[in-house]
Amino acid sequence: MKSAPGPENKAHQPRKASQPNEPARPAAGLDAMLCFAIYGAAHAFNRSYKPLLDPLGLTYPQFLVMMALWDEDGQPVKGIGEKLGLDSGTLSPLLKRLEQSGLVARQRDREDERQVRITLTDKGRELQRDAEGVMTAIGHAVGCSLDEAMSLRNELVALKERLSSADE
Amino acid sequence: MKSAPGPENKAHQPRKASQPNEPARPAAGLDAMLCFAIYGAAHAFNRSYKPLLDPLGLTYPQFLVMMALWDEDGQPVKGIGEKLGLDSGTLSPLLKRLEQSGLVARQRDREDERQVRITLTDKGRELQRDAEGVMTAIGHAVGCSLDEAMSLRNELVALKERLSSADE
DNA sequence: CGCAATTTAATTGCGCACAATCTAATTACG
DNA sequence: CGTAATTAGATTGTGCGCAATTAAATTGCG
Repeated sequence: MKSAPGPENKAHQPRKASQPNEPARPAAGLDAMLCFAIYGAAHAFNRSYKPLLDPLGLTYPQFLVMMALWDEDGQPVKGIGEKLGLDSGTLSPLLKRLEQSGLVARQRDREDERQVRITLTDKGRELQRDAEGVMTAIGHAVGCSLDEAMSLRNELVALKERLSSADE
Repeated sequence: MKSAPGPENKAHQPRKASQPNEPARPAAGLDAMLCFAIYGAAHAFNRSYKPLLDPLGLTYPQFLVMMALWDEDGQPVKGIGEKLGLDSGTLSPLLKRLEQSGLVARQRDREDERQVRITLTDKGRELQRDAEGVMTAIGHAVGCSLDEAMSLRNELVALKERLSSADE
């Protein structure tokens, strides 16, 4: 996808057109570009991760879940959901598949039976070692310095926060 | 989602741990953070767009397709796909639904019957007016200046390009 | 204590994204 | 010209993400 996408072209054109509320339009058009840039970058990351995660038998969202569990084993579905911004509609089947792959186990919490705790199996823990190569390769594919990546990351996190609070 | 997600915590921990290949690990860890920040921001945009697009009867991907068509009406499926980075597996059913909504028409190209050209209906063209309010509202929700949004957009487009070329 | 309200995870339904495959049309080449 | 190779879009299959709903468990309140 080397050509500028439609939304971006659209954003530049309002500047040339004579519009009644011109101050509002350029800002809105630019925002369309930003959201589309994020859309495109997110898909690009998915495509970059796929060949690396295929040998591990993981999809990218499953990889994120595994990372959350490597960080904190045994947390309930709700905890994983809060960390990843996903609800149980997404997580339930995803976790089921991870269980079927033998990477995690799902157990009802004894003290609160509404909760289902997700624990890593031995196989699931050992997979963390293979995952290191994945992140190294992605690090190279990103193609910028650590500081630049960090700066961009911080801006995106701030943007996400602003979008989320604007919903309220 | 106010707490730091697992991948981000994971990224900070390798710095404290004594690892044999420490120069590679922080970069890879940080990249995990960056990809997750994009994942989160993309979802946040989806959530921000939904209440605005629901009254128009559009989903966010459909909205992007409409924007591409408002910019250039009558292009073939392949052209839309190139602009949005989507293949016919995604676009075919999506365009069918837009056709069923009466917003577009799909016609076989007379000169090359493999191609299907997508044209806006009157209803589809008029919808552009309603879409202006959507982009204004999103512009406010983004919550930063035009220059900042432009700068962030440029970095993301560059990142996407680098990721895409690393695949080759 | 009893019951309404809330919480948690699972399920249903729908649209999206992509790999693989298929069908028909077009192009390229001997 | 005939045929292999390629192209374009549709289809099949799978996993993801979310709204709405459901069932069971827990909490809150009178």
